[in-house]
Amino acid sequence: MLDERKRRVLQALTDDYIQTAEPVGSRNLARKYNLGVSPATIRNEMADLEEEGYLHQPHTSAGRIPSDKGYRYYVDELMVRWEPGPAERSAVYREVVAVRRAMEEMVHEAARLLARATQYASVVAAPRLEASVFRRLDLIALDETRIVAVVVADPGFVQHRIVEVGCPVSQEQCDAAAERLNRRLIGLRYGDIGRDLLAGLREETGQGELYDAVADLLTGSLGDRQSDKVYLEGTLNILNQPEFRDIERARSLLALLEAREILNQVLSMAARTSGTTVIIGQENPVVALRECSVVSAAYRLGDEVIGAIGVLGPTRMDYSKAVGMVQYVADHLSEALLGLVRG
Amino acid sequence: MLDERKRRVLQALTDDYIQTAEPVGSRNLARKYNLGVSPATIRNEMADLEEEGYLHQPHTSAGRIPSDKGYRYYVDELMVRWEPGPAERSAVYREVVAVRRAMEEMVHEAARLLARATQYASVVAAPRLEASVFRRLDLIALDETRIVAVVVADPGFVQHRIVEVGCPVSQEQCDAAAERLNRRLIGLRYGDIGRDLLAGLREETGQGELYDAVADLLTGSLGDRQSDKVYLEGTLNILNQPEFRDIERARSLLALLEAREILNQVLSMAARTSGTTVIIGQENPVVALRECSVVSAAYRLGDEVIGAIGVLGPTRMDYSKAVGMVQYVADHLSEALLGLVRG
DNA sequence: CTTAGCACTCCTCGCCGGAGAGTGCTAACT
DNA sequence: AGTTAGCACTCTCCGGCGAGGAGTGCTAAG
Repeated sequence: MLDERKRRVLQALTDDYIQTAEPVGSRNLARKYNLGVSPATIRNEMADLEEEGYLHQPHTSAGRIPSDKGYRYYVDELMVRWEPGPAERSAVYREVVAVRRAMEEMVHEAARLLARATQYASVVAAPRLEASVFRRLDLIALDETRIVAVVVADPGFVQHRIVEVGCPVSQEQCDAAAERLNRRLIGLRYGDIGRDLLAGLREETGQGELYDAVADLLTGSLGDRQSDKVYLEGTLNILNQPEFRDIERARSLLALLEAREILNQVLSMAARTSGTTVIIGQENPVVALRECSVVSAAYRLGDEVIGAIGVLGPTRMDYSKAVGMVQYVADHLSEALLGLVRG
Repeated sequence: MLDERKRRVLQALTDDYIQTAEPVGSRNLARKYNLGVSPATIRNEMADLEEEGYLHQPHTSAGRIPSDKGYRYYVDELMVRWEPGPAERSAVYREVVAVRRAMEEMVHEAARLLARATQYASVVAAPRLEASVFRRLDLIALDETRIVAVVVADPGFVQHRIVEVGCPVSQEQCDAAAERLNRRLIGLRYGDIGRDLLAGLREETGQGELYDAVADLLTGSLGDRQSDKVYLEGTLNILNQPEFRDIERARSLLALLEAREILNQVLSMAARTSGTTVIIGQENPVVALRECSVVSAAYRLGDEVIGAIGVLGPTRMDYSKAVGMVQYVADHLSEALLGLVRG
């Protein structure tokens, strides 16, 4: 579609704009990148590229900046993907792979690392549990009407909740109930523990109240409650971006990031795709994110996708580094999570 | 020290500045607050107040604004403390008192409420556990070398951690160890579980590795690890304050708030005082907070102070409302926590 | 002691013009 | 036919300037 020289011009211009955040002029381009032609020729090419929608000018007689379409072409066809160097590799190993604690903790660390490495904000959808294997349930009577339910699942996942039950329950009753539930549930994948199985268990015994509470915990932990959970790290990084020097923009974006459901929606797109997903500006379903781009990738437990991790920054983002880093972290996170299961 | 009219001028001026964020002139003051004297008289009073350090002018021929000393006098002597209305009272009840779940959750909710009600950022030191009563420990073998330790303490506190042990441990060994520890520890106040007691227990049995891990968990949860924990809510609110319209200031403050240890240091001052502590601008030990004020109060479990809760905003803060609200929330939080223990 | 009047200060804001960057067009060159 | 130098033109950015406005301090009168 674009001839070789146009491609080179678009690439150089995009690289330059990503770096400087200033509209790029023909003269500058000719000087910094040896394209082998004069500024005048570049001007002609740039005019063509603008005509075709890859570039636009903030105003006449300013340099040009890539449009969303230009970024898209850049990401798909032009950019040279950045590869993590020894520093990044060892950081990922040290801070994510070697953690070997709770699954959520590892994911959280991955987000932190990503934010630090890219200097954008990182967003992570917490791991879904369908693929996790139920390991054990403990019920601990806290006082007459409240019990603590502790659920342990296989790749380092522990969850506890205090539940209020209607009628007084003794520790013995708790133990008995937990015992019974454990017998039936241990070894099952979370995804296979349906409401009907739990309903059946409820019928078997008289402890209705208690079972209901536990059933809620079990299904709740893999239902919307859990999957809405989004970690955010490095939100302050976006204040360093010149496009958010205007406080109003910064505030509205930061406020948006507080609404986790929206982010989850964006991340869920990554979860449906293999490899790294790049959403550029206008492509974003969320209107308020139309000036941002999101680079994300799914992470897996074995073959199953259980979450997504990514970074969010201005459309003028270092896509090369973002894609490279996100991909690398997602891959190694997946690997590390699988390592947890295998012991 | 100040005669009645000076007091009234200072009060009116401070009230006005808190509301408008603009330097206050004599004419304005005379018009809005019926002080019964002319602008010229007020000018004279203001000149005196400036002389004595209660006010200062950003530049000649601007209005005046309170100095830190002025705010201090205002807080100590002049302001009429705001009282929560039905809306605030019911919100506190609904969102804090009625939660009755985990202690930390209630504290966290209190922080959120405080941020929303005051429109400043709220900071909370997580509850210390000295006064909590050890209830039960569970050890669950996750795989050969990792176990999950779950600790339950009395006013709704549950904590779990995955610990790596050097040698393989079976579930039976875990149960036995937990059993033994429980026998000795149940009913003890956290504060009374010392390293020496744990060391003694360690000697009694062979399971050294396991005990060490658990001992770490127990002491760690009340040591620095836990007490450094500070919740922050509503940090974005400060972007609404005109004093942080400058992005650089906003960023540096937000960055500072990420450093939790510093906040903890500030909050710990409140924990040593009864009632509400107000730290105004320069009084703050943390240099970067010299343009901010912190209003905070301790919250208790029974008689023991276990944490502090407060709000952070610009020195031009609505002290009246901040103090009123912080005090009210702290009191009711304390009450609610005690309610948890009593069942 | 209070207050009206007044001159003075200093900030804010809009306007203007020059400097600079970049473009598009035209005409000449290869 | 494609490339390039030259040039006029456009538009932003920025500093200077002056009017407008808010507020003060001083003085003198009530």
